[in-house]
Amino acid sequence: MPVAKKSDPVNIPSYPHEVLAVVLSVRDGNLCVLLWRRGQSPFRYRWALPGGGVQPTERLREAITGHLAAKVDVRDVAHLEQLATHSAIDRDPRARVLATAYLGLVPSDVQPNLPADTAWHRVDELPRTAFDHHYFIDAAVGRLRAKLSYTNIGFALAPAEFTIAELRDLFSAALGYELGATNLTRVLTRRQVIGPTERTARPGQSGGRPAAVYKFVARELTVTDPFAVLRPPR
Amino acid sequence: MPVAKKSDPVNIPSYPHEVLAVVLSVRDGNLCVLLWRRGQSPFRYRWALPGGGVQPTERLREAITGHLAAKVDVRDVAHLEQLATHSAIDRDPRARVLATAYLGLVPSDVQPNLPADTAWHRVDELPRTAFDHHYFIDAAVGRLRAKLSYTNIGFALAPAEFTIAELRDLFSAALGYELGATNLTRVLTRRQVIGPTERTARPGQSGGRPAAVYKFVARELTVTDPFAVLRPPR
DNA sequence: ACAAAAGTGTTGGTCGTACACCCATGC
DNA sequence: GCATGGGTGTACGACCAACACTTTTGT
Repeated sequence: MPVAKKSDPVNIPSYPHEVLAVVLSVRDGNLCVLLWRRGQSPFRYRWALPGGGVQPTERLREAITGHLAAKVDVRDVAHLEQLATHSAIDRDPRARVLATAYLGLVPSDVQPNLPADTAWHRVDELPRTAFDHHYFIDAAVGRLRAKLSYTNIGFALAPAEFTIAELRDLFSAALGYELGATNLTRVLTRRQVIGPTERTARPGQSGGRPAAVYKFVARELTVTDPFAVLRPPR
Repeated sequence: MPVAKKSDPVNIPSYPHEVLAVVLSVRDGNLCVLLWRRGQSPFRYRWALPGGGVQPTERLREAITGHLAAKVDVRDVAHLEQLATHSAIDRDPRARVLATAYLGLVPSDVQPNLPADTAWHRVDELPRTAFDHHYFIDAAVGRLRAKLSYTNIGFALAPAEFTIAELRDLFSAALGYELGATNLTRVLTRRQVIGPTERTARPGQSGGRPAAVYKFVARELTVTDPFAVLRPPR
C-alpha cells in the first residue's frame, strides 16, 4: 500500500500512474479505435488501449506521445487532448494504478506501421476490452462527436486536401449518421472551417462533374461556433 | 525521485497525487472562487485552491469531497465534475506532484462556514495564486460558462426557487455579460430547463407586479441542447 | 393617479435542413 | 445525348435578440 514517507518534501500518498491513448481514425468508412491485444494476465487476450508509465522527466502528454511512437508506431497524431483521469481502486487487480487517458486523432490517409498484436476496431463493434478501457473509449467518441459540431476538429480526421464527398463520408462515419454534402459545405464554409483550393478532382470512370478540392483553413483546434450544430436527422 | 520497485505488481513509476477543487459560486452579484491563504513556504501568503492528498481507500472524487468538508466546511456542492490533470515536473518546487482538479458549484443561497484563512474571490479580480492554480481556475470558469449555454448546469448556482430577475442576475454574473430577463425566460422555458411554481414573490417597497417563482426542472446535469446558446450581445 | 417592476406580443435576422434545379464530365 | 455525380438557389422552420406594449402591484 503506497504511503507517504516522513522524509518526503510533500507528505501525501503516491500511486503508480499510467497514461492511455484512445486513438481514433476513420478506416474504410468506419470510425475505429486502435487496440492492442494483451498477451499476459490479467485480461489475457483481451483488447487494451496503448499506453504505459510516466518517466520522471516526462509530462503526461510527452509520455503518451512516446508510448504511441514506440509501441504502435503511431507518429502522425494530428490532435491530442486530455480526456479524464480514472481512480477506481481496483481498476487494475494487481495494484492501485491511476490512469489518465488522452484522445488522439489520426487522419484517414495515414497508415501507421502497426505491430502484429495491434489493430483498428470499429467503435460500433467493439470487442470486450481490458480493465476500464471501455469507459475511456466511450468518452473519447462522445468528445469527438460533440467537438465536430462546434470546433474545426475535423481537420485531424481528414487528409490535407479532399473533396466534399470525401469529407461527407468522413463526418458521417465519425458521427454515426448520414449527412448531406450540400449543407455540410455551407455550414463549414460559412464558419470558415474549410475553404476551396484551386484544384479540382478528376471524375471517376462513370463520369460526372469534377469535384472542387477543399482544405481546412486551420490545422490547430479552434472553437468555431460556441453554439453550433450538425444535428442528427429527424 | 520516484522509481518503481521490482517487487511492485505493476512496474511503473509512482508519484504523489493531489486533488484540488475550483469551487465557484455567485456571491453578492459576482462570480467567485473559494481560495485559501497559504501560511507556509512555498508560495507563503499566496492564495491557493483547497485540496490535498488521496488516501489509498479513496477515489479522486471522494478525496476532494472529503477535503472540502474537512478544511473549508463546504458540504453543499450542488455539482462536481473533473476538470483536468496537470503534470508539469516542477509545478510544485518541492517534489513532482501530479494534480487533478475538480470544478465544484455552490448555490448562491448557501453560506458555508469558512475558516479564517479562507475567502471568496471575484474571478475578475483574482490575486496572484500559488503553484499553477491560476490555470485551473481559468479552465473552470471557461467550462462553467460554456455549459451554461447548452446544459442545465445553472441549477447548481441557483437556490431551489427564484424569480426570473434573480436568475438573470446569477447568469449575468456567471457569464460576465448582461442578459435580458425576457429572452432568458423564453430560452430556458422552451428547453424545459426551468418551469414555474405555484408561488409568487412579494414586490419590494417601491411596488411593482409580483414576480412568478420558478424552479429548475432537474437538479442533475443534463445536456439540454447540443447546439445552444445565450450569445454574448453584439 | 403614477411610478415601478414583471410579463407578453411582435418583428426581424441568422442559421440549418430539405429539395428542386442547374452544371460539367465520360462514354 | 444521356447517365452520373457535383454544385447552386429557394423555401421553410426553429431559434433568439430587440423592443414596444400590457399587467399588477405599492404609495
